[in-house]
Amino acid sequence: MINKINATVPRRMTKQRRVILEVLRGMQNHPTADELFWAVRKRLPKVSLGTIYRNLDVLVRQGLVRRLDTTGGQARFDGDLSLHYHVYCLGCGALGDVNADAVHPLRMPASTTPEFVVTGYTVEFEGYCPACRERGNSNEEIETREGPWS
Amino acid sequence: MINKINATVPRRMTKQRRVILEVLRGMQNHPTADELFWAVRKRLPKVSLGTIYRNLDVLVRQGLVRRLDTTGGQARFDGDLSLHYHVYCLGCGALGDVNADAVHPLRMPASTTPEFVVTGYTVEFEGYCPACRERGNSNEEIETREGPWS
DNA sequence: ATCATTGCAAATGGTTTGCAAGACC
DNA sequence: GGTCTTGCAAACCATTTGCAATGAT
Repeated sequence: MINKINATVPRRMTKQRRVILEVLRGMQNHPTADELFWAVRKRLPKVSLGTIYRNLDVLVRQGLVRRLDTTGGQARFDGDLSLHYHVYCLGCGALGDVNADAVHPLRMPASTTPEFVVTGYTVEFEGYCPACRERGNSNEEIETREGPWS
Repeated sequence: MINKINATVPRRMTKQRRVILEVLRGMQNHPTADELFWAVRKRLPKVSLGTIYRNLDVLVRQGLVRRLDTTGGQARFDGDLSLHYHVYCLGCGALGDVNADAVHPLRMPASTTPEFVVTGYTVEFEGYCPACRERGNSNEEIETREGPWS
Protein backbone atom coordinates (compact mmCIF):
# COMPACT_ATOMS: atom_id res chain seq x y z
CA MET A 1 0.00 0.00 0.00
CA ILE A 2 3.04 2.22 0.16
CA ASN A 3 3.72 3.61 -3.28
CA LYS A 4 7.26 4.76 -2.91
CA ILE A 5 10.01 3.28 -0.84
CA ASN A 6 12.69 5.81 0.00
CA ALA A 7 15.78 3.69 0.65
CA THR A 8 17.22 0.39 -0.48
CA VAL A 9 16.04 -2.42 1.74
CA PRO A 10 18.32 -5.37 2.56
CA ARG A 11 17.28 -8.49 0.70
CA ARG A 12 19.59 -11.12 2.14
CA MET A 13 17.59 -13.90 3.81
CA THR A 14 19.12 -15.30 6.93
CA LYS A 15 17.84 -18.14 9.05
CA GLN A 16 16.87 -15.71 11.80
CA ARG A 17 14.96 -13.46 9.42
CA ARG A 18 13.00 -16.35 7.98
CA VAL A 19 12.14 -17.86 11.35
CA ILE A 20 11.11 -14.50 12.81
CA LEU A 21 8.71 -13.98 9.91
CA GLU A 22 7.36 -17.52 10.14
CA VAL A 23 6.79 -17.31 13.88
CA LEU A 24 5.14 -13.91 13.59
CA ARG A 25 2.82 -15.18 10.87
CA GLY A 26 1.90 -18.08 13.12
CA MET A 27 0.81 -15.79 15.96
CA GLN A 28 -2.48 -13.95 15.99
CA ASN A 29 -1.81 -11.91 19.14
CA HIS A 30 0.03 -8.96 17.56
CA PRO A 31 3.08 -9.64 19.75
CA THR A 32 5.50 -7.07 21.11
CA ALA A 33 9.14 -7.44 20.13
CA ASP A 34 9.82 -9.13 23.45
CA GLU A 35 6.95 -11.58 23.13
CA LEU A 36 8.12 -12.45 19.64
CA PHE A 37 11.65 -12.81 21.00
CA TRP A 38 10.60 -15.52 23.43
CA ALA A 39 8.53 -17.28 20.80
CA VAL A 40 11.44 -17.29 18.37
CA ARG A 41 13.78 -18.48 21.11
CA LYS A 42 11.94 -21.79 21.18
CA ARG A 43 13.23 -22.42 17.69
CA LEU A 44 16.50 -20.48 17.76
CA PRO A 45 17.70 -20.62 21.37
CA LYS A 46 20.55 -18.19 20.72
CA VAL A 47 18.74 -15.27 19.06
CA SER A 48 19.20 -11.97 20.73
CA LEU A 49 16.60 -9.29 21.24
CA GLY A 50 18.65 -6.94 19.09
CA THR A 51 18.31 -9.33 16.17
CA ILE A 52 14.56 -9.38 16.64
CA TYR A 53 14.41 -5.59 16.53
CA ARG A 54 16.75 -5.30 13.57
CA ASN A 55 14.87 -7.88 11.55
CA LEU A 56 11.47 -6.52 12.39
CA ASP A 57 12.71 -3.20 11.10
CA VAL A 58 13.91 -4.79 7.86
CA LEU A 59 10.71 -6.78 7.43
CA VAL A 60 8.63 -3.65 7.96
CA ARG A 61 10.70 -1.83 5.36
CA GLN A 62 10.28 -4.78 3.00
CA GLY A 63 6.55 -4.47 3.47
CA LEU A 64 6.23 -7.98 4.87
CA VAL A 65 5.24 -6.92 8.38
CA ARG A 66 3.13 -4.13 9.83
CA ARG A 67 4.34 -2.20 12.83
CA LEU A 68 1.50 -1.13 15.10
CA ASP A 69 2.23 1.92 17.20
CA THR A 70 -0.64 1.35 19.55
CA THR A 71 -1.51 3.06 22.77
CA GLY A 72 0.64 1.87 25.63
CA GLY A 73 4.19 2.45 24.57
CA GLN A 74 5.43 -0.87 23.24
CA ALA A 75 5.28 -1.41 19.50
CA ARG A 76 3.37 -4.43 18.31
CA PHE A 77 3.81 -6.34 15.09
CA ASP A 78 1.37 -7.90 12.68
CA GLY A 79 2.13 -10.45 9.98
CA ASP A 80 -1.34 -9.98 8.49
CA LEU A 81 -1.01 -7.39 5.74
CA SER A 82 -4.66 -7.23 4.79
CA LEU A 83 -6.41 -3.95 5.50
CA HIS A 84 -7.95 -4.08 8.94
CA TYR A 85 -8.05 -2.06 12.13
CA HIS A 86 -7.37 -2.79 15.77
CA VAL A 87 -9.08 -2.53 19.14
CA TYR A 88 -6.97 -1.74 22.15
CA CYS A 89 -7.98 -3.18 25.52
CA LEU A 90 -7.99 -0.41 28.11
CA GLY A 91 -7.71 -3.06 30.79
CA CYS A 92 -4.69 -5.10 29.75
CA GLY A 93 -3.35 -3.64 26.51
CA ALA A 94 -4.33 -6.63 24.37
CA LEU A 95 -5.11 -5.98 20.72
CA GLY A 96 -8.01 -7.33 18.70
CA ASP A 97 -8.86 -7.09 15.04
CA VAL A 98 -11.59 -5.03 13.44
CA ASN A 99 -12.73 -5.94 9.96
CA ALA A 100 -12.05 -3.20 7.43
CA ASP A 101 -15.59 -3.11 6.10
CA ALA A 102 -16.92 -2.32 9.57
CA VAL A 103 -15.26 1.09 9.32
CA HIS A 104 -16.47 3.80 7.00
CA PRO A 105 -13.47 5.42 5.27
CA LEU A 106 -12.66 8.97 6.34
CA ARG A 107 -12.19 11.87 3.98
CA MET A 108 -8.98 13.81 4.30
CA PRO A 109 -9.66 17.09 6.08
CA ALA A 110 -9.66 20.00 3.65
CA SER A 111 -7.69 22.21 5.98
CA THR A 112 -5.65 21.98 9.15
CA THR A 113 -3.84 24.35 11.49
CA PRO A 114 -1.20 24.96 10.33
CA GLU A 115 -1.73 23.86 6.71
CA PHE A 116 -0.55 20.28 6.40
CA VAL A 117 -0.62 18.09 3.33
CA VAL A 118 -2.71 15.25 4.70
CA THR A 119 -1.79 11.91 3.18
CA GLY A 120 -3.45 9.33 5.40
CA TYR A 121 -4.75 8.49 8.80
CA THR A 122 -4.72 5.97 11.57
CA VAL A 123 -7.71 4.64 13.48
CA GLU A 124 -7.54 2.71 16.68
CA PHE A 125 -10.61 1.54 18.51
CA GLU A 126 -10.58 0.97 22.22
CA GLY A 127 -12.62 -1.02 24.68
CA TYR A 128 -12.35 -4.13 26.78
CA CYS A 129 -11.34 -7.62 25.79
CA PRO A 130 -13.44 -10.59 26.95
CA ALA A 131 -11.29 -11.20 30.04
CA CYS A 132 -11.11 -7.56 31.15
CA ARG A 133 -14.78 -7.01 30.45
CA GLU A 134 -15.62 -9.45 33.22
CA ARG A 135 -13.14 -7.98 35.62
CA GLY A 136 -14.35 -4.50 34.73
CA ASN A 137 -17.99 -5.29 35.30
CA SER A 138 -17.37 -6.65 38.76
CA ASN A 139 -14.68 -4.68 40.63
CA GLU A 140 -13.43 -1.75 38.66
CA GLU A 141 -15.25 0.99 36.91
CA ILE A 142 -15.19 1.27 33.16
CA GLU A 143 -14.68 4.66 31.64
CA THR A 144 -17.02 5.32 28.78
CA ARG A 145 -16.79 8.17 26.37
CA GLU A 146 -19.69 10.14 24.96
CA GLY A 147 -18.24 10.62 21.52
CA PRO A 148 -15.20 10.32 19.34
CA TRP A 149 -11.94 11.50 20.72
CA SER A 150 -8.40 11.67 19.52
CA MET B 1 -16.13 13.51 28.36
CA ILE B 2 -15.11 10.79 30.78
CA ASN B 3 -18.11 9.71 32.76
CA LYS B 4 -16.53 7.89 35.64
CA ILE B 5 -13.23 8.60 37.29
CA ASN B 6 -11.83 5.57 39.03
CA ALA B 7 -9.53 7.02 41.69
CA THR B 8 -9.33 10.14 43.84
CA VAL B 9 -7.40 12.86 42.12
CA PRO B 10 -5.22 15.27 44.13
CA ARG B 11 -6.78 18.72 44.36
CA ARG B 12 -4.09 20.73 46.08
CA MET B 13 -2.95 23.62 43.90
CA THR B 14 0.75 24.36 44.09
CA LYS B 15 2.62 27.12 42.36
CA GLN B 16 4.24 24.61 40.00
CA ARG B 17 0.94 23.03 39.08
CA ARG B 18 -0.64 26.36 38.30
CA VAL B 19 2.28 27.62 36.23
CA ILE B 20 2.55 24.38 34.29
CA LEU B 21 -1.11 24.63 33.36
CA GLU B 22 -0.83 28.30 32.46
CA VAL B 23 2.24 27.77 30.30
CA LEU B 24 0.70 24.79 28.55
CA ARG B 25 -2.46 26.75 27.81
CA GLY B 26 -0.32 29.50 26.34
CA MET B 27 1.37 27.15 23.87
CA GLN B 28 -0.27 25.97 20.69
CA ASN B 29 2.44 23.49 19.71
CA HIS B 30 1.26 20.45 21.69
CA PRO B 31 4.58 20.31 23.54
CA THR B 32 6.32 17.21 24.79
CA ALA B 33 7.01 17.01 28.52
CA ASP B 34 10.54 18.17 27.89
CA GLU B 35 9.54 21.13 25.75
CA LEU B 36 7.07 22.14 28.42
CA PHE B 37 9.78 21.70 31.03
CA TRP B 38 12.02 24.27 29.34
CA ALA B 39 9.14 26.65 28.84
CA VAL B 40 8.16 26.41 32.50
CA ARG B 41 11.79 26.85 33.54
CA LYS B 42 11.69 30.40 32.25
CA ARG B 43 9.21 31.17 34.99
CA LEU B 44 10.28 28.67 37.64
CA PRO B 45 14.02 28.19 37.16
CA LYS B 46 14.18 25.36 39.70
CA VAL B 47 11.43 23.04 38.50
CA SER B 48 12.52 19.53 37.77
CA LEU B 49 11.42 17.35 34.93
CA GLY B 50 9.93 14.91 37.43
CA THR B 51 7.61 17.64 38.67
CA ILE B 52 6.48 18.31 35.11
CA TYR B 53 5.65 14.66 34.59
CA ARG B 54 3.91 14.27 37.93
CA ASN B 55 1.80 17.36 37.44
CA LEU B 56 0.90 16.55 33.87
CA ASP B 57 -0.33 13.24 35.17
CA VAL B 58 -2.44 14.93 37.83
CA LEU B 59 -3.79 17.50 35.38
CA VAL B 60 -4.73 14.77 32.93
CA ARG B 61 -6.54 12.90 35.71
CA GLN B 62 -8.29 16.12 36.68
CA GLY B 63 -9.45 16.44 33.11
CA LEU B 64 -7.71 19.78 32.62
CA VAL B 65 -5.18 18.52 30.09
CA ARG B 66 -5.24 16.02 27.25
CA ARG B 67 -2.41 13.58 26.80
CA LEU B 68 -1.75 12.79 23.15
CA ASP B 69 -0.14 9.44 22.53
CA THR B 70 0.87 10.24 19.00
CA THR B 71 3.08 8.36 16.62
CA GLY B 72 6.73 8.80 17.42
CA GLY B 73 7.09 7.70 21.01
CA GLN B 74 7.06 10.87 23.04
CA ALA B 75 3.77 11.86 24.65
CA ARG B 76 2.48 15.31 23.83
CA PHE B 77 0.13 17.46 25.84
CA ASP B 78 -2.75 19.70 24.88
CA GLY B 79 -4.40 22.35 27.02
CA ASP B 80 -7.23 22.70 24.52
CA LEU B 81 -10.02 20.43 25.70
CA SER B 82 -12.39 21.07 22.82
CA LEU B 83 -13.07 18.12 20.56
CA HIS B 84 -10.60 18.11 17.71
CA TYR B 85 -8.17 15.79 15.99
CA HIS B 86 -4.49 15.96 15.13
CA VAL B 87 -2.23 15.63 12.09
CA TYR B 88 1.19 14.12 12.60
CA CYS B 89 4.04 15.33 10.41
CA LEU B 90 5.84 12.32 8.95
CA GLY B 91 8.84 14.55 8.36
CA CYS B 92 9.52 16.10 11.74
CA GLY B 93 6.91 14.82 14.18
CA ALA B 94 5.14 18.16 14.57
CA LEU B 95 1.45 18.07 15.39
CA GLY B 96 -1.28 20.17 13.80
CA ASP B 97 -4.96 20.52 14.60
CA VAL B 98 -7.89 19.19 12.63
CA ASN B 99 -11.28 20.70 13.21
CA ALA B 100 -13.78 18.21 14.59
CA ASP B 101 -16.43 18.93 11.98
CA ALA B 102 -13.99 18.00 9.20
CA VAL B 103 -14.18 14.41 10.39
CA HIS B 104 -17.23 12.24 9.96
CA PRO B 105 -17.87 10.32 13.20
CA LEU B 106 -17.24 6.58 13.06
CA ARG B 107 -19.70 3.93 14.14
CA MET B 108 -18.48 1.43 16.67
CA PRO B 109 -17.77 -1.85 14.91
CA ALA B 110 -20.46 -4.43 15.62
CA SER B 111 -17.99 -7.22 16.13
CA THR B 112 -14.29 -7.73 16.61
CA THR B 113 -11.89 -10.66 16.94
CA PRO B 114 -11.97 -11.59 19.73
CA GLU B 115 -15.21 -10.02 20.95
CA PHE B 116 -14.34 -6.69 22.55
CA VAL B 117 -16.73 -4.19 24.08
CA VAL B 118 -15.83 -1.19 21.94
CA THR B 119 -16.18 2.09 23.81
CA GLY B 120 -14.40 4.64 21.67
CA TYR B 121 -11.73 5.30 19.13
CA THR B 122 -8.78 7.43 18.27
CA VAL B 123 -8.06 9.05 14.92
CA GLU B 124 -4.75 10.53 13.91
CA PHE B 125 -4.16 12.02 10.51
CA GLU B 126 -0.73 12.15 9.00
CA GLY B 127 1.02 14.16 6.35
CA TYR B 128 3.57 16.91 6.06
CA CYS B 129 3.73 20.25 7.79
CA PRO B 130 4.48 23.40 5.77
CA ALA B 131 8.22 23.24 6.44
CA CYS B 132 8.61 19.52 5.68
CA ARG B 133 6.38 19.73 2.65
CA GLU B 134 8.98 21.90 0.95
CA ARG B 135 11.84 19.69 1.96
CA GLY B 136 9.89 16.63 0.87
CA ASN B 137 9.06 17.98 -2.56
CA SER B 138 12.66 18.75 -3.35
CA ASN B 139 15.03 16.09 -1.97
CA GLU B 140 13.21 13.24 -0.36
CA GLU B 141 10.37 11.16 -1.59
CA ILE B 142 7.03 11.34 0.09
CA GLU B 143 5.21 8.12 0.81
CA THR B 144 1.57 8.28 -0.13
CA ARG B 145 -0.99 5.73 0.83
CA GLU B 146 -3.77 4.45 -1.34
CA GLY B 147 -6.32 4.13 1.40
CA PRO B 148 -6.96 4.20 5.10
CA TRP B 149 -4.59 2.31 7.30
CA SER B 150 -4.22 1.64 10.95
C1' DA C 1 35.82 -12.19 -1.01
C1' DT C 2 32.67 -9.01 0.29
C1' DC C 3 29.62 -6.99 3.06
C1' DA C 4 25.27 -7.68 5.54
C1' DT C 5 24.07 -9.86 9.80
C1' DT C 6 24.69 -11.92 14.31
C1' DG C 7 25.19 -12.18 19.56
C1' DC C 8 26.55 -9.71 23.21
C1' DA C 9 26.73 -5.88 26.01
C1' DA C 10 26.68 -1.23 26.71
C1' DA C 11 24.32 3.04 25.56
C1' DT C 12 20.18 5.79 24.81
C1' DG C 13 16.10 8.40 25.74
C1' DG C 14 11.63 9.04 27.59
C1' DT C 15 9.38 8.37 31.78
C1' DT C 16 8.96 6.86 36.64
C1' DT C 17 10.20 6.51 41.41
C1' DG C 18 12.49 6.73 46.30
C1' DC C 19 13.63 9.92 49.51
C1' DA C 20 14.34 13.78 52.67
C1' DA C 21 13.16 18.60 52.77
C1' DG C 22 9.59 21.92 51.98
C1' DA C 23 4.81 23.78 50.94
C1' DC C 24 -0.32 23.68 51.09
C1' DC C 25 -4.84 23.63 53.56
C1' DG D 1 0.17 19.40 61.87
C1' DG D 2 -0.55 16.17 58.66
C1' DT D 3 -0.09 15.10 54.21
C1' DC D 4 0.73 16.17 49.54
C1' DT D 5 4.42 17.93 46.66
C1' DT D 6 9.05 19.21 45.38
C1' DG D 7 13.93 18.71 43.62
C1' DC D 8 17.35 15.65 42.96
C1' DA D 9 19.21 11.52 41.47
C1' DA D 10 18.91 6.94 40.56
C1' DA D 11 16.06 3.43 38.48
C1' DC D 12 13.35 1.61 34.70
C1' DC D 13 12.12 -0.15 30.30
C1' DA D 14 11.73 -0.34 25.42
C1' DT D 15 14.65 0.23 21.83
C1' DT D 16 19.11 1.20 19.52
C1' DT D 17 23.89 0.76 18.61
C1' DG D 18 29.17 -0.47 18.55
C1' DC D 19 31.94 -4.20 17.76
C1' DA D 20 34.37 -8.35 16.51
C1' DA D 21 32.96 -12.74 14.77
C1' DT D 22 30.03 -15.23 11.51
C1' DG D 23 27.25 -16.18 7.43
C1' DA D 24 24.99 -15.35 2.84
C1' DT D 25 25.66 -14.61 -1.90
